[in-house]
Amino acid sequence: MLKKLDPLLHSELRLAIMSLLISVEKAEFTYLKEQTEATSGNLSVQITKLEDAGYIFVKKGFKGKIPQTTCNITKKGVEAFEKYVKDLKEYLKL
Amino acid sequence: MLKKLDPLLHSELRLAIMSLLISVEKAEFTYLKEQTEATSGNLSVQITKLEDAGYIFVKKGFKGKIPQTTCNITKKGVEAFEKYVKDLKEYLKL
DNA sequence: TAAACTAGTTTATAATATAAACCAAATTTA
DNA sequence: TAAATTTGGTTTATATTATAAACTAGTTTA
Repeated sequence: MLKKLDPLLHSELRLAIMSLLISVEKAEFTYLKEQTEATSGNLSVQITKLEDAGYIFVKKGFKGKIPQTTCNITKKGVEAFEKYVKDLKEYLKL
Repeated sequence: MLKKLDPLLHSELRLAIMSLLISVEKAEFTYLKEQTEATSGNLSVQITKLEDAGYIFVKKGFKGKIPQTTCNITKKGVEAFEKYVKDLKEYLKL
């Protein structure tokens, strides 16, 4: 039967975040916001969910005097993403 | 930027239904239920949504004395599914 | 003829996503 | 230098969506 898709990744915005993070070393909140065109609130919530799941690591610091949130994907996150893609291919018969 | 994924297809059960229907001429409600392992209620609701969108055609008849619901994907449905797959590939960089 | 089964639909509830409102600090501008 | 604006977010409220539970209508079986 069809595999159960990871519900944490089967969300448009979270998938976009993970997809962006998988190909870079790290990315800033503002960069993710620009790329995804999400609102800050939505982005903040989804980042927290991915962080809680251990899929990404979030570091809060400052760029000069301005707060700066930086994210990077974890090993667990990469594995989850790859599994999601694999499972999805079964659905789509790719 | 990333394409907006068709929200009607970006649902696990609806995607499974469409994926099953795309490779067959038609399928019965019971077959879809077996394959997706969904509850009747959930399946019924999602079929109606796909029908309302014009992605599938639903025919209600009888097999002997027992009611039988048969579904088949429409041209519009095939197109939407193919577009979804294409858009998704951008996310996943496939 | 009562219980259990088939094939669903409707409705209520839970989960999720999203938007709006808010906050603190820094910066610009009048 | 005080007020307004911007930056970089978080929190909270609301809308949307998914799911499960309850129900309907008829059939088969014991």
